[in-house]
Amino acid sequence: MPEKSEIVDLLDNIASIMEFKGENPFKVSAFRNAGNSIRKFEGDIEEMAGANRLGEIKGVGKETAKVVSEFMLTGNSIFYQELISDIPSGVLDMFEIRGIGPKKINVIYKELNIISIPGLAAACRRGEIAKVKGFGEKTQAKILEEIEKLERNRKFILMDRADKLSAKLLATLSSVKTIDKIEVSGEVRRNMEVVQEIIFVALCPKKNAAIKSTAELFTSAAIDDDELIISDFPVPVKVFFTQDTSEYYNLLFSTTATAEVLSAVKYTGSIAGVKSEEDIFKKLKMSYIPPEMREPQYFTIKDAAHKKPSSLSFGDFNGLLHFHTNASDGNNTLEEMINAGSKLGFKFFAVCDHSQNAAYANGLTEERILAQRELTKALSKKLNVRVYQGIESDILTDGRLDYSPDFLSNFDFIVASVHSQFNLSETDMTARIIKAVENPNTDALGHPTGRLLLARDGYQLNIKKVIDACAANSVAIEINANPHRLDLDWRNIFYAREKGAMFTINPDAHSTQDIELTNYGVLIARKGGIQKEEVINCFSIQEFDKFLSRKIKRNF
DNA sequence: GCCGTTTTCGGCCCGACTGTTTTCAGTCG
Repeated sequence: MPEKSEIVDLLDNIASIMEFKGENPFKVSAFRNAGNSIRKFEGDIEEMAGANRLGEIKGVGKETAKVVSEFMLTGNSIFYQELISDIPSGVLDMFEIRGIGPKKINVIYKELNIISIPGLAAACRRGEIAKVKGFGEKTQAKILEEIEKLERNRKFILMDRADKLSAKLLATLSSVKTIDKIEVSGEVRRNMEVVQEIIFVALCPKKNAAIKSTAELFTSAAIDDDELIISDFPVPVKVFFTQDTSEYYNLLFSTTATAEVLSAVKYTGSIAGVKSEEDIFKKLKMSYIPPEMREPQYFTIKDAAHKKPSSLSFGDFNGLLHFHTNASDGNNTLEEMINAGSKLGFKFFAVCDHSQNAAYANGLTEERILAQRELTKALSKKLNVRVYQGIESDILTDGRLDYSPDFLSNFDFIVASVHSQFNLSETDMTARIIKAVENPNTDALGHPTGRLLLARDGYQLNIKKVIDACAANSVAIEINANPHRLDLDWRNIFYAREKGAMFTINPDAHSTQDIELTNYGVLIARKGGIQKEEVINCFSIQEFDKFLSRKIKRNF
C-alpha cells in the first residue's frame, strides 16, 4: 500500500507533466490541489478509498479520486503512464532541478532535443543553453550549479526517513533466527541530520548461515566477505557479521565513528578481549563518549563540563513553543494543537502563527491577533493549561520585526525568523538578524540559517556573530526540529554553549502530527551535549515566566 | 479538473523575485 506522501507526489508529478505539455493551468492546479488536500487530510485515506469515499475530501473530485484509488490498489496509474509514455525518462528527471520548471524543461527538450540531466549539464558547459531565447548566462550557470547539487544530494536521505527505514530494517533483521544480537551503527547511530548509508552490526554464532539467510530477505544483496551490501533502498544498507563478541563491539565502535575520529582517539585496529564499547574506551584510556558525540567537534570543546553526555529526552519538555494553527498556514485549530500537545505531556503553549508580512502563509493582521488573544485566554480557562500569545514575526529586510514596536509588546513570546529576501550579502544579512536579536521584544531566533537540508543552502551569514548577539541579549537560539531544517546546525552548538546561549527546540508544527518532530531536535541537541537546563522548553511555567520577564514588562 | 450554485457553467491566489527582456515569463513560497 503506497504511503500518503507517495500519493501526493503522484498527483504533483501529474500536475507538473500536464503543465509541461501545456494543459489548461486550472486543470493543472486541480491535480496539485487534490494532492494538497490529501496531504492535509487527517483521516484514514485507505479507509476512504476502500469505502469509495475519496470524493468527499474537498479538492478531490471524480477524476483525481479515480487516479488515487487505482494507485492505492495497484501501485500504478494508467492515466500517469499514458501521460509520460511519450516523454523520455531523462526529461522527467529534470523536474527535480530547482530553478527550472515545466516551461523551461519543455524548451530544453523540444527545441534542443536534450533528453537527460547529463545531456543538459553538457549543453550548459558548452554554453549552448545561454543562447536560447528566454535563457541567459545566469540561468545557464544556475542550472549547472543545481544539477551538481542534485547529484551530491541524491546520495543522502533525511534523518526522519533514515530513522524510519532503519527501525523497519532492524525489526526485519532481528527476526533472522541465526542472528543473536544486532544494532544499528554508522550515521544513524550518530544522529546525523542526513544519512548516506545505513549500517548494522550483527553477532551470530553461525556466521555463514546468518549471512545467507539475511541475503535471502532482499532482492538485491551482495555478499562481500563478512559484509552484506543491500541495494533495495534509496541508500545502501550494510550489515557486518561476526561470531566473536569482542569483534562485535569493535565493529560497532569502528563503524560508528568516522576515520577522523578513530584517528583522534588513536584507535588503530581491533582491541582484543572487550565485552562492551565501554571496555574499548577504557583500553584507549579515555572516558566514554556517547555515539552521537563521536564527532571531530567534540575534541574542540574547551569547557570540560560541556563534554558531559546529554540526557535530554522528549519527556523533559514542558513547553510547546513554536507551532502554527489554521489561523495562518497550519492544519489544525489552536484547541486541537493544545489537546494533542497535552496528550504528549506538554504543560504550556505559545502559539506562534505567521505575522502579517507573510502573506503567502496567511499571516495575521493586528486585528486577527487581538482575536487570537481572546481565544488563548478562553482556551487557557477551558483546558486549564497556560497558553501564551506568541508570534513568529518576520524579520523585515532592514532588521525590524513585523508589526509596530507598540503592538509587539502585546505578545508574550516572539520568535523572530527570516522568510524573505534570502539573497542579502553576508554583511547585510548578519546585521539584519543581529538587529532583530537586539530588539527588546525578541525571545527566540527561529531557524537561524534558513537552510533546507538537501534542497536549499542557508543564507549568507556570520553565524558566530549572530550567536554572540543571542547570548548577549538572552535570546534563545532555535533548534528547529523539522527534519528538513534541523537548524541551528549541530556543529554550531558547541560554540553557542561556550558563549552561554540558551536554546529552544521546536517542531515548527503545522499539524498535530508534527508535534512529535520535536524528537529529531532532541537527537540533534544531544550531539552537542545540550542539557535540559539550557533549553527553555524544559523550564517549569515559573521559570519560563521569569525568562519572558527578563527584558521588559509586557502589556499582558 | 473541481467547486458551488444565483446548479449544469464560470471562475479558479498571488506577490516577490530573477533574469530576461524592453514590458514580461517562469519559478517559488
